[in-house]
Amino acid sequence: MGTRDDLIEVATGLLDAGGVAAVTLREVGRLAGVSHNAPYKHFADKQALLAAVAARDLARHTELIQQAVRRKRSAKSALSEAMGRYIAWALEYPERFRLVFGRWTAESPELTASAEAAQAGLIGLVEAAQAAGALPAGDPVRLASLVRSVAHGAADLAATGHLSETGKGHASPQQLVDDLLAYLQSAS
Amino acid sequence: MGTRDDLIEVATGLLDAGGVAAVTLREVGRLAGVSHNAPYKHFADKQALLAAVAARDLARHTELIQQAVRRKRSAKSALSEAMGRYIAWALEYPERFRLVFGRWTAESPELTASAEAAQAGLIGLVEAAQAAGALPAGDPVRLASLVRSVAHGAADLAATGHLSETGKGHASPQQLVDDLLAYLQSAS
DNA sequence: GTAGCTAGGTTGACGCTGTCAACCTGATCT
DNA sequence: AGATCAGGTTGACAGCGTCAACCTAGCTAC
Repeated sequence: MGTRDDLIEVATGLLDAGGVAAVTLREVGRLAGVSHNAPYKHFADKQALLAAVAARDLARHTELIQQAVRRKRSAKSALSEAMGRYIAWALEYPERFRLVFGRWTAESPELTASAEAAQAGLIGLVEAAQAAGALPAGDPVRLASLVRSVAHGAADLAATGHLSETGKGHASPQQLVDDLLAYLQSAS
Repeated sequence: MGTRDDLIEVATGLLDAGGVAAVTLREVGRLAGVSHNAPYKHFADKQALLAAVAARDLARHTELIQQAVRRKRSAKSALSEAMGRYIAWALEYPERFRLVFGRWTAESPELTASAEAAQAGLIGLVEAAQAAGALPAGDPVRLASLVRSVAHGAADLAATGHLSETGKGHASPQQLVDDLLAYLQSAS
C-alpha cells in the first residue's frame, strides 16, 4: 500500500483536515503504512509531493467542470455553471484551492498543462457566449480573464473569510459572477 | 533594539525576502540582536507575530490608498486608482499580500479593524461613482464586492503567475479592472 | 530606603520536521 | 547465475516552535 497514488491520497486527506502545515512527510508515510523516508522513493521533495497533489486535484476538477458544461445549452448559463463549480470547489476544499493557486516554485509540467487546459476551455465558453450575443465583442482571452478574475477573487475572498467582513449585505461569490455576466450582457 | 516594532520590521524583511517559510522566530531574534526566545516576550506565538506584521502592513497600505484617492476629482478615476494601488501592492509585495489575505486562525482585532476600514472606503467610492453616473444603480455594497473581487482575483492570479499562462493575450490586472469599470458604466 | 513586583531577556531542553546517507531485498534483465 | 535496480529500511543531522526556569534592571508601595 505504499504506492505513489496512495501517498498522494493520504497527503490530500491531511491537507483537507489540517491545512498545508499538517502535511508532513513522516505522517504521510505513517498513514500509508511505510517508513518515514519511503516518500522519498517517489518524490524528490515535499514540494514535489504537494505539486502532485495539486496537479491531480486540478486535473480532476477541470474535467468535472467540462463534463458539466457539455450538458448545457445556453452559453451564458454554461459559463455561470462553470464558474459556479469553480467557486464551490474553492469553498469546499479551500486548502486544495490555496495549494493549486498558490505560488509554484518548481514548475510541474503536469500542473501547467492542467491549468492551460482549463484556461482554454473557459475561452471557448466565452467565445460561444459572444456568438450567442450574451457577451460583448472584444478579445475573448481578455474577457475570459475578467470573468475568471471575478470568480477567483470572490472565491478566494469568501474562502478566507474576507468577503463577509461587513457583516451584512453579503453577496455570495456565485451572485457576484452572475452580476458580472448580467452587466456584460446589458453592455453588449 | 529588541522592541516590538523592531521584531515586526525584521519579520517583514524576512517575509519579503523568502516567503512566510523564511520567517523563523529564531532568525527574527538573531537579526534583531536578541536571543532566540526573546520574541515570546512580545508575541504569544509565531502566528501572533505574523498577525502583527499583516495588521501593520494592511493599515499602512489602506491609508496610502485613501490619501491618493482624496486627491482625485472624478469618482470613476478614483476607483480605478484605488484598485490600481491595491494591485500594485500585491505585485510588489506578494508575500505580504498573501499573508494579509490568507486565512486567519486567530482573529486579530487590529487586522479586522483595518480590513473593515478599507472596505468602508471602497463602498464610499462606489456610492460617489453611482451618484456621478459612472456606475449603475443597485446595492453599493454588492457592487463594491464585485469591483473588489476583480481587483483581488486579478492581482492574486498575476502574483502567482496564473494569469499569463496562455503566454500571449496578457491583460494586466489594472486593465481588467478598467475593463470592468468601462462595462459597468456602459451598463448604467 | 528597602522590599517586592514586573517587563524583558537568557539558557537549555523537548519533540517534531525535512533531508541525507547507508544499507537491505526481491524482482527483472542479460 | 550474476548484475541491476526500484522500492523500502534505519539512523543520523540541523533547524524549527515552544516550554520552563532563571536572571536582572527599574519602578512602586510602604
